[in-house]
Amino acid sequence: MKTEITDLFLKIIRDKFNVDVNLELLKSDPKYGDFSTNVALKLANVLGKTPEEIANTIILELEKLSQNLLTNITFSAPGFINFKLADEILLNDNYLSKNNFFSNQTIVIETNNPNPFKSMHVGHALNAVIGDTIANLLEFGGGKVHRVSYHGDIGTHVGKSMWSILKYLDGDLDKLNQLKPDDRNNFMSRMYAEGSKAYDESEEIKAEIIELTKKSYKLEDDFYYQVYSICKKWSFEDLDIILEKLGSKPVEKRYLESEAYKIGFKIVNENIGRVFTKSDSAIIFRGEDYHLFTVVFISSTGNGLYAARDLGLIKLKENDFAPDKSYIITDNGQKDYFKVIFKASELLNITTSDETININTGLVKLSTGKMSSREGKVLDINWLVDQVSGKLAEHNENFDNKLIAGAIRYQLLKVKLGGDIVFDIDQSVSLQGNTGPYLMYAHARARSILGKAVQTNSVDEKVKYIDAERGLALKLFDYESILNQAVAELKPNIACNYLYELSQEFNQFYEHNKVLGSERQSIRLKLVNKYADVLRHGLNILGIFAPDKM
RNA sequence: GCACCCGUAGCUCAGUGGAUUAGAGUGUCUGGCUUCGAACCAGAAGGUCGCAGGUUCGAAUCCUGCCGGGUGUACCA
Repeated sequence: MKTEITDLFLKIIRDKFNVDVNLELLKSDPKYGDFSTNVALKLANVLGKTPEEIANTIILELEKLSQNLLTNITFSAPGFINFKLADEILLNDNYLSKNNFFSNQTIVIETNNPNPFKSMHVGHALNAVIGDTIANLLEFGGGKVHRVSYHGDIGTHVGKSMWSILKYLDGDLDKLNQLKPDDRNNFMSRMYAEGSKAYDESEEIKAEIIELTKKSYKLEDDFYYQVYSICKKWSFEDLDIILEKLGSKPVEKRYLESEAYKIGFKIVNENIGRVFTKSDSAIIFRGEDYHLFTVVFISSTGNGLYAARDLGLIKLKENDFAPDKSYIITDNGQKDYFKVIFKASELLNITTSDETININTGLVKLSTGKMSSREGKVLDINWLVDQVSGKLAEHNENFDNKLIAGAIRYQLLKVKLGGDIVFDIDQSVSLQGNTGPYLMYAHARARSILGKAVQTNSVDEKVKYIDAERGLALKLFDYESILNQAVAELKPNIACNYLYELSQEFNQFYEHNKVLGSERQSIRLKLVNKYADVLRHGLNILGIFAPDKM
């Protein structure tokens, strides 16, 4: 509906002044009206007229053409046009209409990428939650979305873990089978930390780990292979469990670094002298030619490095889905690196220049200091889940697991995409204020009212909102344009902020205005119903369940 | 060195060209449950929007310089 109003303004401006402008309707201070626009100020220079002159011309036309849907159309200095919306619009608008920023596009997006042989920490969860939510936004925008994941099943981290695990087993595979399923995650994370520490402290062990790392590429040793396979399987089983707990949708396809390695290695070797060059017996891509930097794809020892694998992965996704857009979510530190990879991919004609997109997240930091998985100083996601569970249990013994997901997801999504997240433990498990549970609670309250309401007659068309109702109705009216913005910019926090403000608006209304048994019951029920639907819709896009009770 | 990001209330953050008086949460202080669900609501206190210029009718927001912090920059992933 907001789009229609904007279009009306633009039509008038085109007819009267014969120009096109960017026009936005801004929420204005209630004393001026519901919305305002500064378009007269913008046009003043272009047209060589005073803002007031222009505004008055527009206002005259608006009064003629808006069919009483816009009311209280006024001018205010230095050049704003203010207006209110007729209550009919607020009563009857459909706030849930889809947008189509990505319609008819095939999209591949990596929605998680934790490595096996290491435990999943909050940083991985941030990546996964953002990936999953962006995928939801892309779907809402009409895209044909394929969720995939990518995991490092080869390399030094595997060598480190395998060193500790093999030492622990001491040749006895049964020791693995004796571990309880619940202890596996903890075990794996301990093994990694141990191997990592030993790697740094002893040259001798470092050499052993390098050997074990090489074995992860070949998997020729039978005992090694058995241990490796079991632990890798455990890692992915744990990953599936935790991702489900976080409310993320499953991936369609899981890519492994071992596959990407082969194809990437091949592509690089086939294009030496064209896209890649040899330098000091390494094979590199000269990014400097494109205002980037040089990245080594194959080391001087002939090993296909991370860059070659990323390239291989892009090729694999291309073969499988032939996407129009391909999204990769990484932390900010990899921003420039991926520009190089994408450039190489483009020069190889694997992808087009506007196809690959790297969305950057910030880092998750502990308020007590930087996280480091090498030092074992990480916030394990399972630990965080336990903490949140404990906090929820203080309120209610029978809480739903989806509440945990809602609390954690919202915490990770509410800040600006790309900013670092400082994790204060107390704050991160808080259930009050601007949190997931606040929104979920506000939904449950609304549904509770609706559940108790007896069937009512439809609302009289001529009925008008009173101020208290109108505030909530006006906030609901914003939903469509907020969602448009969140999808267009792929920024979940825009939706978070809005839903929080909306729920605040509802809670205020709820505290001060009786719904059931009120003489205004029918119009208020309609309003509460709209509110609950919008909130549920918005929460679902964030991957958060909207409970009817909690 | 070069490139990119950041600096807003004690703390964690929204706001990135529009409204006399810059907003939330949290923390501190105060009030509200025999009343649709108090994981809530109402109120108080708390800010030279890092600093200095500039552009503009209008700047936390854009430009320039400076200060402070972070990240990246050839064989780790």
